[in-house]
Amino acid sequence: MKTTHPETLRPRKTPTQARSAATVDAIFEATIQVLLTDGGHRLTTTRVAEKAGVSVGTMYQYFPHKQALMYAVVHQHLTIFVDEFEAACFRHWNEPIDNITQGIVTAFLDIKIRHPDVTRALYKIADELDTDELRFGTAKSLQTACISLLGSARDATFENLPEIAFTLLTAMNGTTRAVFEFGAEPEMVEMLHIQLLALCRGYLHISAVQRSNVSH
Amino acid sequence: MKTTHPETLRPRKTPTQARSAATVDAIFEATIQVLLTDGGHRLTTTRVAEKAGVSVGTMYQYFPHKQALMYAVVHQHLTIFVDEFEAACFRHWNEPIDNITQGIVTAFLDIKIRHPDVTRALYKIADELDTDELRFGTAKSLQTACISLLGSARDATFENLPEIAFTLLTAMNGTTRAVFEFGAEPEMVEMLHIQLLALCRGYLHISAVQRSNVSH
DNA sequence: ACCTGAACACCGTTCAAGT
DNA sequence: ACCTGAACACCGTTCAAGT
Repeated sequence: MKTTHPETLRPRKTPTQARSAATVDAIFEATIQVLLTDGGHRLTTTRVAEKAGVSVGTMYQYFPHKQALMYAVVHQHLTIFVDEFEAACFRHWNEPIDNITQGIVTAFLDIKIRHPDVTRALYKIADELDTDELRFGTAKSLQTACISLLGSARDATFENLPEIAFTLLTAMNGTTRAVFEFGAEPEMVEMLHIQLLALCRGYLHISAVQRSNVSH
Repeated sequence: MKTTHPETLRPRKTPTQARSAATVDAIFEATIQVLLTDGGHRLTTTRVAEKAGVSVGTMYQYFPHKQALMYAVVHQHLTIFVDEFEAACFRHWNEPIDNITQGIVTAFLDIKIRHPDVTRALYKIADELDTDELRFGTAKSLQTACISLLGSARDATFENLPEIAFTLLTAMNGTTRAVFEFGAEPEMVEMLHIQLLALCRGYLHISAVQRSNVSH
């Protein structure tokens, strides 16, 4: 039950030439398309290559195997997610804890909701992809951002920030994922938003070592 | 992106004869074995049949396709999970809300921890299995049990019990799943237990419409 | 009646042959 | 140098032939 070594999962050639970059982009786009229209287990290399307008052989020049292809697609979207989440964190730096909580929850949901179908498609292949590195790396980045932000709260102090950040993020992920699997209807998303706010507020409130009214 | 109709996922013949029952059991056992030793995507029908000591043809008499096989295995374990969870719920009926919270969290974790490797194996194939029926059915059962139990709390009342139960369960699932994907080391499980208690307590505390000291 | 396993269609991956 | 697609190994599924 070993997981594939990360190095073998990256594209074979860095697309320095414009032509190559275009090809890779086409393959990316084709992958998402096939994923969305044909569904998870109908994602075949032949189908992707055909939709991208290249031969299988060419595709294998850029991605040494199917896992590498899926890895690249997932990686791309997770990177976007992390970047936007970190940006949102900076925006609430040093604010009161309640604002921070609101910021974290809203950012998390907003990013997922922006492209609902891509989000759902990615949830599917993210599990078929058995590289822990990507999962763990993303988790670590989000956790770090979260720790710093919570640590900057001007009216609360926490012990065990790593544990708290981990719990907060994985709890949000679990609920959000469930909502997406249930179809992510607008009303359901709204209720998720409300409940997540309560969940995180209650948790951080009970976990705060000290709360002061420095400012209002 | 349609999901397979549930009816086609059930075993073809109900094993009325002892022989058949034994065969089905052997296939079940073989599936789990292959899953644990060979890993997720090396779970092939040939391999399972071989390990179970039957021909592929015979296996296809009991399970019309691979999905049906995986469905059956996942179904079996989810049923056990639901049963044990419901039993644990009954055990805390009518208690104070803090005890109930403790009961829910501990039950949830205990059941998952009892067979850690099976739990992890099931997380893997549970996603490859694209039948919403099983997922939703399980979620519904757990939610119902949770709603009743929370409603029975002798010292707290809640509005939106369905939403609260949903959030509680999916949050627990998200965090627990993450811990299992990280290897579920004992210390990590312990920290999960502590944090989950805080998470659920804080959430229920903030969501309670009314709290009274009826008893102590 | 029930079991078997060769046979078929399809998928991931390769590599000799083309340009 | 780079692309192509027939060819290979393997997997899910079937069904004619055995008992």
